Amino acid sequence: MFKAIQKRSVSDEVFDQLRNRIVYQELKAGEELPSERLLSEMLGVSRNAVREAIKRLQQARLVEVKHGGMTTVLDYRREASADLLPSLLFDQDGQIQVDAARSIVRMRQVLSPAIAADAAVNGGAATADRLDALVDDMTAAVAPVDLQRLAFEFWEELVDGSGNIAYRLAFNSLRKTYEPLWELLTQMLDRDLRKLDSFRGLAMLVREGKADEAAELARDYIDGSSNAINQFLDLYEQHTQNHLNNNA
Amino acid sequence: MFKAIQKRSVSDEVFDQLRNRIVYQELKAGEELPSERLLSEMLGVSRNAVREAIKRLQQARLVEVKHGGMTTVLDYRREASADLLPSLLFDQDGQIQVDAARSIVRMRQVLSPAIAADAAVNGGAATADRLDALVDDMTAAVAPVDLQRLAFEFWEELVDGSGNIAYRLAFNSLRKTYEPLWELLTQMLDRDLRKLDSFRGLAMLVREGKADEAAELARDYIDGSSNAINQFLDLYEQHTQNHLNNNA
DNA sequence: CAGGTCCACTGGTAGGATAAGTTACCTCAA
DNA sequence: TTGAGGTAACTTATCCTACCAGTGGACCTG
Repeated sequence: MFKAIQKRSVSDEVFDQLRNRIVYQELKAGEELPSERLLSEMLGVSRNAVREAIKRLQQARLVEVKHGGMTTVLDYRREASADLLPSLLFDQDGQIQVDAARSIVRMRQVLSPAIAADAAVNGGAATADRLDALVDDMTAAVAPVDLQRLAFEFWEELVDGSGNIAYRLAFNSLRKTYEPLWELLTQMLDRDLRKLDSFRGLAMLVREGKADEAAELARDYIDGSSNAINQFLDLYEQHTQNHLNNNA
Repeated sequence: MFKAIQKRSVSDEVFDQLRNRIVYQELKAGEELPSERLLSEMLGVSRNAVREAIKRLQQARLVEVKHGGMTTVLDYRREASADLLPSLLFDQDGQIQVDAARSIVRMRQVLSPAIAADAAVNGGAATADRLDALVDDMTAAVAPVDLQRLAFEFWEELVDGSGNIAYRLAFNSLRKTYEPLWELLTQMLDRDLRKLDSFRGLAMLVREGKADEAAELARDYIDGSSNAINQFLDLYEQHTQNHLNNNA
């Protein structure tokens, strides 16, 4: 198959470089960025491109810009939003940062039962209909990747049904974080995604407005899939640890 | 007291205008922005300023820019991050959007017990020491606003103690959302903030590593303060509803 | 040595020129 | 008639230069 080639603009390149230097702690909180003129000279790009990159860093709350003064690096742990998670999930060598991954799994684990419960309260029959339709599709799906996609759409529908905009926006950031790991997740969750009874049951409980039972069922399902991911992360951690030892 | 005067640059102004038009649905998802040249002419600013504003909109995932094509508005419910919550919390007249506020209160309610539990597991004595020091300060505090600030720092410390970067980043967005409502929250939570036993108890349970009990105590506390906020929101909703009826 | 002035930086804004990509439409041959 | 290809008129992307505006330190000066 063909993949759409991604063209990276100059200002994107500058943004990525600076963001990486910040999240990899090569530029620490409180330190000053080189001046725009110096940066543009060092990188061989126009000052314009540098300014646009810095505007994005500012929007991501990674730097603080002061007219007339130097631009300083902020503490991303204190200032940045969940949008930064995709950048924190991998280190410079492309290895998964296990701590960050566990954090994300945990947050998903905590939010999911509440999402299901709130969807049961606020979703109504319309949400339940869409959920049932998705479960029908899941029943017919054969390829694991299709199942994974449909399961994700199921959760998206639950989030919408909860009517909670804060869940919705947090979920968006989590989705962006999952994307680079999509194939890997499909393998990890292969067994859990086949628990169609759970999905069907959730749709039913949403239809009946049974919040507590929906939360309970969601918890069961999510705890299972969280365990699957965490077991993978344990193995991954051992493997990379051994790899480091072998190289040392 | 003096307040730092906030100077808004031209590109900030352009960004605010465009972001507001998007969140207020004057520019709907799928619609096209005017071209950069047209925008800069309409707003009476340089194309540079417009481009910098659009770069920030792009970083916030409110628009999609395509080289050679028109820039289109994205569906912020599907794409944006929790960074957008402060903009969603107020409508064009500066009135609180009660649905958004309830969403935020709910998310805080769901996350807080888990934060406390994880802090109990991962925080250790160092976290407990800092928590106890904060409770000491709270005991000595007299002004409600100081109590509020210290209580917030207490939760920040719990989040740090949980060691969960996803909690941390989500919490950052929530903090940015609270900020414009700080004085109002101080009034609403006046009674709850005086429950120093809860704070002291949480510090103790973190020290002893008792996750379940910490979650339970956190839930008790957060449910109480959530009720207080929701009661205010109910009254606020009635009031604004009456106000609308009177004007009609 | 406090207070003010100046200067050498910093980021902010403007406008123009050109490159590169998209889109709609028009032309022309099969 | 239809479809392939080219063209024209847009769009965003990039760069350049010039100048405005704010900051902070050096350096006078009373």
